[in-house]
Amino acid sequence: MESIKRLFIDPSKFYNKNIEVSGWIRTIRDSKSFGFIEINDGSFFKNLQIVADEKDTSNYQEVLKLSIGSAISVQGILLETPNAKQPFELRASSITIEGYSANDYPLQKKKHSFEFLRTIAHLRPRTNTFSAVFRIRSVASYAIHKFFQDRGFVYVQTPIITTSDCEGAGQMFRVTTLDLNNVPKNKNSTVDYSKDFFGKETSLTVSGQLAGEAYAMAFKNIYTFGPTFRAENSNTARHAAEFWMIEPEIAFADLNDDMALAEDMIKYIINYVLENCPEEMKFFNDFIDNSVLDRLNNIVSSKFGVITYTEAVDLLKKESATFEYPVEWGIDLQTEHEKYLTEKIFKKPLFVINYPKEIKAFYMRQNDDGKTVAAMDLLVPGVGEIIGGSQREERIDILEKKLSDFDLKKEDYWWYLDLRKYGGVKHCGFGLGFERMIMYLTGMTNIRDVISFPRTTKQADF
RNA sequence: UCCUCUGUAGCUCAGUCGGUAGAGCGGGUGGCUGUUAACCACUAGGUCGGCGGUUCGAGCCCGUCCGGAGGAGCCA
Repeated sequence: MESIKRLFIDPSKFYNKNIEVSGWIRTIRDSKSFGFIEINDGSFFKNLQIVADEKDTSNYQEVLKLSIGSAISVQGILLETPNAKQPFELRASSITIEGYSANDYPLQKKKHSFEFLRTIAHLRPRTNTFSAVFRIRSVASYAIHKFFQDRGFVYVQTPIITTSDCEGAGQMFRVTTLDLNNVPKNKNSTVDYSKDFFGKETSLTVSGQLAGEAYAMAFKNIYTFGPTFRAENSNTARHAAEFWMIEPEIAFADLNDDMALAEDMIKYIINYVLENCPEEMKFFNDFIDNSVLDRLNNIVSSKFGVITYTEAVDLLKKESATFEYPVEWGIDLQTEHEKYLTEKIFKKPLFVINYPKEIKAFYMRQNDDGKTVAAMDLLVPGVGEIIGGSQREERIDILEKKLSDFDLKKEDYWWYLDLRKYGGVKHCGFGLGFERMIMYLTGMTNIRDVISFPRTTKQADF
């Protein structure tokens, strides 16, 4: 049994030889005594064309009637076809029907809207686009592991179930085994979580960062790569309730080291995908976004921009007429501002650093000016914020003050404070939204189309 | 959550001024000796998102609910 990928990688090895392949029918055309069947076995982006002839194939009449989606195994001889669209084809000597597909198979030999394909998420991986998206998703995952492992980073699996609101990054999904129709109550009619599975309130993680910091204080350089959950009622093309995030954490390092790591990582992933998925990338460039290859090639060869929040505000103020929302120091940049910076002014990935402390998380390291924190957001054209990171506050007295400024209880963060107490060093990290990276790589514009079975507001089918 | 758009055959869509439902693709049947989203002929296929209202009459107008998309906020 050969994979179609091996045929395409080195066809001369197989020419004029008898081979067997299996796959699913993508398209089938027939005439009276011969027909063409294209199959795809999932190993490669391209299809293999089978030629079936009444003379050679005993079950020809039955094979002809197969509809798209049916599975077959084919034995035959691989022939070069220098004058045809495809480089070679398999002349069948025998065809075994492995699985019939009913004639109401919803995928046709034409373009379907992504909206429709989302309603058949169990079948859409059989289309060209999703075949390419999910192969790139797989290759990019491997590239990320390889990038960090080659640099000696330790891969840490942080918990998915977490206690209370200690992670401070948005609405959380509650985890409970309590009977929601009969919730145990305390005397003051609040929920009695001591009766719950863990004996306290628990949620799904919104970030592995705090746990990651603990491991960075032991292994120096670590990364996490796992699922993340946000219960925000977001309804956009770039938000999902369940998504994957990569969160490196590096010790003895400052914000410049953090940005250098982020830039190296992004470029490594892009290079790896360009090298290992050329067919898929050509497809995206031809059919999804015809600037994607230029954009990616441009990025790997250029230095990312860096601008402070204060500089960005000054720059945007000069262009204030073009914006719906006014720019003012102290308020967060709007999406239109971020887009303007990365798409119009810099035209490449751009780090915005040193934000006002009031609009960023409590754990971010306070700068000497007393007004800003060592935070960085990486903005990229077309997708927006792809990375958010910071240097972490390692000075225990300042961190304790920040907790009280943010109305957070010291007791809830006792172990986090311990990390500063026992050999705490300067350290930093960031979170890369994996799906946003895939969107950036492929030119796909909706996060629902880069997740196998997406979970978003009001949507958890399949 | 807010704003805008949208919902007609399995899919992609058209449907004029309010007058009783259309095309292409897909499916079925037949034809065709080199196709590439093959081609040709015939054919079946509809609770026009749901409910209510206006009207002699509603796919079309009004109200409301539901679904989908885009934008905003939040963020990765």
